[in-house]
Amino acid sequence: MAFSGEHHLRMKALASELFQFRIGELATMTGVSTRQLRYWESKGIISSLEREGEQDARVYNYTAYVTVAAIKEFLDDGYTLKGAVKKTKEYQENWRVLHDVMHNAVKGVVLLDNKPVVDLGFFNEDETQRLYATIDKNNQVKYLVQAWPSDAKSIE
DNA sequence: GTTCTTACA
DNA sequence: TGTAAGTA
Repeated sequence: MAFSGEHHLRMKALASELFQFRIGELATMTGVSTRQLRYWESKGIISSLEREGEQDARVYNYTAYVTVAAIKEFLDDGYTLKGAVKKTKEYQENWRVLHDVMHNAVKGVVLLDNKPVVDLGFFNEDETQRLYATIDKNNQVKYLVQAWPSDAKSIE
């Protein structure tokens, strides 16, 4: 695999462990009051990390921040809370699909004619042709189909 | 000082 | 949703 799991794991750690905020911080960051944050949580719109034992203060992760920030944006645009939540869910679902497709479609980067191109996997059902993509000076995406196996050299 | 829950304007 | 009270 061209992209080892390392990058993904780092991002995951970044989001879940390093970026943790208390309710006051999240409120300041997003412009949403602590009252609202507690209310939204009571409604199941957002969630904080599990509070263990004596831990009475809520702790939010990066995911919660993203969700709150998105809802806040829609609220500012005039949506009701219900509408803002709906829009946010649609937005996040769209991004999830885009992310999943790209994550699975992009196999890596290889050298073709000594130039780096994106390996997009097999082009046909027979798996005799490989699809590659590159981009030219005008940001125009160019596709190339090559016989497989090719002499493309992985530059992982 | 901050956060929590509950209650009321 | 803001604010106040009384805690932890």
